[in-house]
Amino acid sequence: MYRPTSIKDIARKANVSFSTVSRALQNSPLISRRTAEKIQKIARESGYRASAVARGLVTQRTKTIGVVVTSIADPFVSEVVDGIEECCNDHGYSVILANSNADPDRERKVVQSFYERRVDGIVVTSSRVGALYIPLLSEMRVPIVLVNNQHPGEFVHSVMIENVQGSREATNHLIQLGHRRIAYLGDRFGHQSDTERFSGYRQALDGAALPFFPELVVHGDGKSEKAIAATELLLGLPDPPTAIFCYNDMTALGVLRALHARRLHVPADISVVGFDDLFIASYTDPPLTTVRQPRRRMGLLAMESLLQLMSGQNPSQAITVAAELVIRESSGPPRKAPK
Amino acid sequence: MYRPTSIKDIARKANVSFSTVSRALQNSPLISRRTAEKIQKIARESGYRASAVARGLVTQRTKTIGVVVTSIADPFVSEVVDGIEECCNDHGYSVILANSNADPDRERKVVQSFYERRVDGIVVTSSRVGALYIPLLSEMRVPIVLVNNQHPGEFVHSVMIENVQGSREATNHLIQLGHRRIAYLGDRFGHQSDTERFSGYRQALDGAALPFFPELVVHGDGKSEKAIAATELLLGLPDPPTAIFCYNDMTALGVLRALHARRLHVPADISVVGFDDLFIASYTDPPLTTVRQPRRRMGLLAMESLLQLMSGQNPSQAITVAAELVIRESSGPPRKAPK
DNA sequence: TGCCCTTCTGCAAACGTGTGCAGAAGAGCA
DNA sequence: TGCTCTTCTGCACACGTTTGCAGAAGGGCA
Repeated sequence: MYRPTSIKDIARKANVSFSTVSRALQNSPLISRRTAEKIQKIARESGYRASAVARGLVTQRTKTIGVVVTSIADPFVSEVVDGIEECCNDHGYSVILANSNADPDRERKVVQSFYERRVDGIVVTSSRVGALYIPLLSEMRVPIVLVNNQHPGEFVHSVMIENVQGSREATNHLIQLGHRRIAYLGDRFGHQSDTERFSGYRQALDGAALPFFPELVVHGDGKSEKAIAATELLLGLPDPPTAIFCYNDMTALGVLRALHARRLHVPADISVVGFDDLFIASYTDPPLTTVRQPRRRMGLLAMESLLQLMSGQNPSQAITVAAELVIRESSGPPRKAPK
Repeated sequence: MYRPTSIKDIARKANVSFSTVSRALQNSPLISRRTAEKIQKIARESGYRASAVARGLVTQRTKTIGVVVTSIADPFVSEVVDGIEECCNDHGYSVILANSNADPDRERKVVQSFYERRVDGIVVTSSRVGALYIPLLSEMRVPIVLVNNQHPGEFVHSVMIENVQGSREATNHLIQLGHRRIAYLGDRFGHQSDTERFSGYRQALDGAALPFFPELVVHGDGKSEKAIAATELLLGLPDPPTAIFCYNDMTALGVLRALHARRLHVPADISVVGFDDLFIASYTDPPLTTVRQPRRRMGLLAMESLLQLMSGQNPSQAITVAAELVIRESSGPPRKAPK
């Protein structure tokens, strides 16, 4: 059976012991220039590549980090991973990827498999488990960083978007345009992010001393399909809203569809604002006003945090990154100027 | 320093040798029921998880596969990876992910790092290197499967979309609607996929005995930005096309924008057809007629192919999967019926 | 020449697991 | 009891690296 060339093969060719080879390839000062160069030349010529698995066994560090994602096909997630991957690469780490399919059971299994692989650290995006990682963590002794943890409760180390601030700004934007009846189209699963975005919405209303109308709060499931039905609900009200602030862009997409089907014009008849700034948001008709999450950067930050943890430092517990309102063309003043 | 519990720790607790533990945990028939159960109980209680790295060292199989992607943030790529990951998971493999950023140099480096990690197999999506893998392959002796190889020339093992058939169908669809002047908005980098899609377009024209007008062939870069300029070019012609068949959906997105800016209606004034069926295609205005690539499935097929290769079998060299025309609302009959 | 010091090299153990082989323990039978 | 056979267990080596330590080689100095 075929075996890749090992340190021993090279030692034989160079007439030295294999430990000398090992040192020579690490440029150890213990080895004389002459022999080091000779060995390196032979190694190069025979296409030698050190086995990371053997090295990992003795050094007890695999230089791999595990990334748990709900689904890599999710555009939000994939950009976060892009940021993680870049940072990893710059520091000699490799990324092991695993889907959890948003299933807590699977999420645990995946983390177990990461443990078997002896990853040096773990990043989890949009976890539904959240704080339950704390015991796992102490059992495995592997640093874990969560990105946009969806489980209520603080986790030890995390990178979170400032949901409250972002949605407050978005709502304020609508208020400043003159809207008084602003709907909130949320997500009915009670994710952390929905709770926070709703609370930003409320804060903005309160800040402007505007009344809160419970009938203007409806729920979808974060996908565009359900958002259509929710929009119908809002439009069927005796006094429908003049603007809809959506939990996320996918929801907003459904809203735009529903409005389009009813021949309503955006923003002339009704304004729509999303959250996330997915790639698609600049291609809708009209282009969507939304709140941007710097996804790549969040991945990067998570990884930097992890690097610190792995080197024994203790970085700030919870990193929050500011959300940025991106004003496009789906938001404008309401048709009738407010009295 | 902390160490995870090992087979030896368990052996000590169970008063047996560590090799007995090893066998017991593998359910070897060599071990008596009684001792096996005792050992398994202890292992469970102490949260033991076998080290994949130690196992990999002795078995010479790491149960990992490397996936090279141009960018994981690319919606095409991420769905292929999703398929790969699922298949991997079902067979006890883990995915190591690496970005190449479409840079051949980086692509090679990434593959080197996979070799160091001793992955059992490699999948490469949209490679710009293609056939150059052949020498690398024989050097590393690791099975490699390419998905939608962009480098001209056949690679040993690959999964490819049927570009020619797909674009022929798309063009035929336009012809059947009555279009006679159909533009092709290609990609100027000379990728395999562009060449093939163009050739499907030509085949359809020839098949219908329609004349080919060289001025109706223009080029973008596969992104929507450049497609806008290219569309202007087409619209500026003395006798502009009544339909535009685009290299991909991103290009079509640019076209739709350009037409929208000119207040032209789709499909009343001009029809547009894309390729890929990205998620976004069903959300454009109007929803885009396009050619679907079954991305997840392609990832799955690539992985199945790889599994066969890794088990020593020799699966079919080049797998091609049929593209499927998805008719939405961006294509319709031309304004003036043909004479 | 004898001694020490510097510079380099090799030996050997370790990392955690799998596995061929020898041999212990126990059962069955004469 | 003594023998063989079956069933189970432990010893020892292997996988490919890193690294502490011993010790060889060579030079400088008295």
